[in-house]
Amino acid sequence: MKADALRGHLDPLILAVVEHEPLHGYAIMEALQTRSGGELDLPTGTLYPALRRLERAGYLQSEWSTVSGRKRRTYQLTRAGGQALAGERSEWRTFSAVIEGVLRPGTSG
Amino acid sequence: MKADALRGHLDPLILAVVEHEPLHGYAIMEALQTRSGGELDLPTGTLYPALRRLERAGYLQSEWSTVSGRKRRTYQLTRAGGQALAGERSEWRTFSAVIEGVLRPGTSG
DNA sequence: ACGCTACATGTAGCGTCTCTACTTATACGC
DNA sequence: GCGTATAAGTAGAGACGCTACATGTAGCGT
Repeated sequence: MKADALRGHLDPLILAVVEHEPLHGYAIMEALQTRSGGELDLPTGTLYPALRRLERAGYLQSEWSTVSGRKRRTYQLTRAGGQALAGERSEWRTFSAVIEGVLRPGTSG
Repeated sequence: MKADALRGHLDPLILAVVEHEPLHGYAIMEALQTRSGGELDLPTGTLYPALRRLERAGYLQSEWSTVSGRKRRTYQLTRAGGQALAGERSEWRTFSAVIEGVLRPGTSG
């Protein structure tokens, strides 16, 4: 999968994995990998800045903790983040319908 | 629909609309608008550079003509462009499956 | 003790691509 | 003449994912 394809679609993915339970960065990385069947392997230089961005936007809220000697920053979805996620899901449906409508062969249109 | 969402997905759309018949830039714009149900309204500053790029990549081939006093540059899909389109369609399926797999609610993964 | 892998977080700078805004030019109806 | 549709293009800005680099702990094998 091309790297650029993700552009503009990363945010909802991150919000979705922390929807049901707060997770720290590394765990988010693993969750995305698992849920995508191994397709998604985000470099740290992509994930961590994205998390900061989402927190600045008010969609995530973070808290430091130490687990077995390692520092973790755990991210939790805020109310605004939940609304954003809902909006993103809706936008995704529109977007994918548009792409599929155009990509589908057939001169009808 | 967010503007950035299109990033990295524009090429297959353009290739798809010229798949069955050569079209000039303006007609491609209209075709995309029609096929997307009005969702896609590409600014010329997006479309024309994209067409040049796709031609440089060898996926499109252009030819000038004059129709009722107006100059047109008509783009045609090349063999390489057809292969690229096939690849892009396949990548789209992968990509959309990934997004939907992650976006779909459910703590199972 | 030493090296390796997994865990864990982060920054700096690059490159690419879409967008906004602007430019040029013809045809046609009023 | 003026406005709108048709037709093609460039310049510059902004956003964001990527590569590469930097830092540090825990645990395992030898």
